[in-house]
Amino acid sequence: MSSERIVETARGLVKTGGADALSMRKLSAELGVAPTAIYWHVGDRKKLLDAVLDAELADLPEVRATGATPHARLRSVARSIRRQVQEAPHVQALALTLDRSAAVSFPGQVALAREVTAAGLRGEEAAKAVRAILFLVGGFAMLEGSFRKRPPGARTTQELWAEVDQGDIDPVLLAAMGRPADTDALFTYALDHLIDAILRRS
Amino acid sequence: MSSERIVETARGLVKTGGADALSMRKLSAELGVAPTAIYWHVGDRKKLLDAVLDAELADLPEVRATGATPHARLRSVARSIRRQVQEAPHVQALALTLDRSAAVSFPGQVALAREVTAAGLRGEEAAKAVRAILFLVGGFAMLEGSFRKRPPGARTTQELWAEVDQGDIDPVLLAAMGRPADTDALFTYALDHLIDAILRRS
DNA sequence: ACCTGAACACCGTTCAAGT
DNA sequence: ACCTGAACACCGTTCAAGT
Repeated sequence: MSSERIVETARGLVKTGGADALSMRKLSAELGVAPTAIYWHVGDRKKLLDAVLDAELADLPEVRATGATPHARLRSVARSIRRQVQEAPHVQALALTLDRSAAVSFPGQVALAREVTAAGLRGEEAAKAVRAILFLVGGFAMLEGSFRKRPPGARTTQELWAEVDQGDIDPVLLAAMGRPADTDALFTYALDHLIDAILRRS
Repeated sequence: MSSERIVETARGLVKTGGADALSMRKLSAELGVAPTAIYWHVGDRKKLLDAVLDAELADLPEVRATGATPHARLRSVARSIRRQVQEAPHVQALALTLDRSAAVSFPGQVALAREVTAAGLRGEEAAKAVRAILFLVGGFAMLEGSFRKRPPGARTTQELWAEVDQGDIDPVLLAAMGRPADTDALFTYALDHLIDAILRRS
């Protein structure tokens, strides 16, 4: 028994079934040990989940900027953050339940700060730019995940749109809302316009 | 005992302590009844939480557009949605745990669809506009809530920024990141630029 | 139709006792 | 130092039994 083995086994449970799937008793059974042994090594459930998140964060790839122009470099950082979130949604979900979302986003914030500095922005204006991009990326990531899920048996958004019958909404728009959104294209669209607006000011 | 009384009492528990605070046993004690009586009236815990969310949604104020120009009207709808989320964060949190975020955002989507139609947008382009604004608003709302919270004892983002010592980041920017963000100003900034970009295309 | 009580299968956590 | 066992205070849910 080592705290490393406990955390690694806990990681597996969290990865497959989320934080809810991590019970001290199930984990201890998987480790072949009494539930109380975990408390000696890593402490209570909250401490264990924090350790799981720490281990997960250490394995996350670095946020890297590529490209020559300021626009391209900011774009690449934003996409890099987005990719990270998409590839490890359980990390994001865990950070959310532990109220550690801000801390998790920190490396991305630093990378953005470096690039807006390189783009020539300074002070408050630069801070605004960093945060606007961060909120766009983070917001997209969170919404995308929660919008995709729907409870079994519930009406899809498609079905809801099919029932809308209002003369003041374009019928082609209605039909388009009924189809699933291309969130990647949507993200690029919103991001490019935001970066344009930011760089136009500098 | 009526299902109305059960749901209303459950609403109180959820409003103060979130979905976690709603236990069938605590609720039944508050109602002065055996835990199993709840099952007869409203079904299991998931059904009860769904009923709580439905009751909450019914009490939400309508999304209304004001203003004369397309820009002003889109802006007012976005702000209206944002205000709704800010004033009833527990509703949003509940929708998230029940995977019903998409359904909850539906009235806002319809209001946005009406306004982009009035602004002259049609078809796919209009759908893109609706979704981009919706994601901006929703993303801000979700991130704002989760960024404000931090686990007791954890370092603040301010403290993290104070430790950053990299020559390629503007020092005034570093200091600005250490201060709390004015999310309202940030939201207006990002929203206005997005609406500008959307209307420029039509 | 409506409610209770007993029961089952779970939880997290503490703490004295063992080696 | 490290682990177990018993115990406590909780859960959600089912189901036969009552009125």
